[in-house]
Amino acid sequence: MSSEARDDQEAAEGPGPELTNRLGYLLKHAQLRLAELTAAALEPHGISGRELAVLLVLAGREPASQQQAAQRLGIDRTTMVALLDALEDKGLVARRPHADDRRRNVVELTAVGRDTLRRATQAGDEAEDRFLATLPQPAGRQLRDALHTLVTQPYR
Amino acid sequence: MSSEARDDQEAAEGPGPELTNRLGYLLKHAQLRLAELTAAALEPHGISGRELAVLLVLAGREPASQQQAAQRLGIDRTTMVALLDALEDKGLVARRPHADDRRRNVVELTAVGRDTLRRATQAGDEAEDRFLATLPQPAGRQLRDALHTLVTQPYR
DNA sequence: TATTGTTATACTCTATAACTATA
DNA sequence: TATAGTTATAGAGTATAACAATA
Repeated sequence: MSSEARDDQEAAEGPGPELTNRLGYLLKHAQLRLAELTAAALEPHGISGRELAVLLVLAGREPASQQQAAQRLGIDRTTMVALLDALEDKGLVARRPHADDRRRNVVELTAVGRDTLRRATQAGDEAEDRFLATLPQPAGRQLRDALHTLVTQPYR
Repeated sequence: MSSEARDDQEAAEGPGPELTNRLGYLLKHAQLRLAELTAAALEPHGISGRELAVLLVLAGREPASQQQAAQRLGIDRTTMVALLDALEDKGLVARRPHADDRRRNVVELTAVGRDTLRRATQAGDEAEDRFLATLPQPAGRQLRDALHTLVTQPYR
């Protein structure tokens, strides 16, 4: 390696303030970092962060259709199909026809699904805690509250 | 529409607390919302949020190579190629061979590029302000600070 | 041999359009 | 006609592998 190359190593570090002061950059990379931590924490339980979200929605209030579950998650119904296929293959959810409208599928958690949900939720919570661990005391709570306000607002 | 359908409309609203209390969901959807606002604000200037980020990196400290610029952005050098192709087609940047190492491209902003950067940065800032507008006074600043702390930490 | 820019390729996530069965 | 689930397809955004030029 020449001295040229050493100069490059020094100069090639990370992003400067022109990026790290922009909210869009911060949100994107905070999300990426937490997603990595969460994926690692969920891996022993055999599900992804997106699949955990699906299980959470199904457990919250039993949806009367796949489409309803998709709406609660903010994804398209066609995306929900593949997610449920994977969860059904893993034995975590089961589809059955709606009693009054046979076009619909009611989706339920299996016993294994409920157990996985419980363990995976705890693993995810621990990943969140580790992610926030370096923030001073009230800041983690404040971050969550601020994001909640921003996200749950009606569309502008 | 039957009363069945009306029931569905009521039940199909949004995500419940099982999702909106999870940090991963909040970060992802906050990022999505701001990205939408930013894209709309930048559209009159003919660039995307990612392209604005490239212009910001190029303007910050002139990179000695495309690869260096990519590292500052946290993307792959192969991704940078396509981004620069688009910006060069729009006449916002220019590539020229590095004086001492002809494998490299030095990438500069054109006069039009600098002008676009200035206007687009302001439009992006305004989008950020609108995004944060509904937060009480210190919360926007605190949000930015907390994210900055989380994102600029060395890898755990 | 190693590195830079480039191309080809593939993988993930997502949405749109069209099909089917039901309503 | 309209809706739910499904399939095929396509478009971002991203990365890996391999190549030519250069070091």
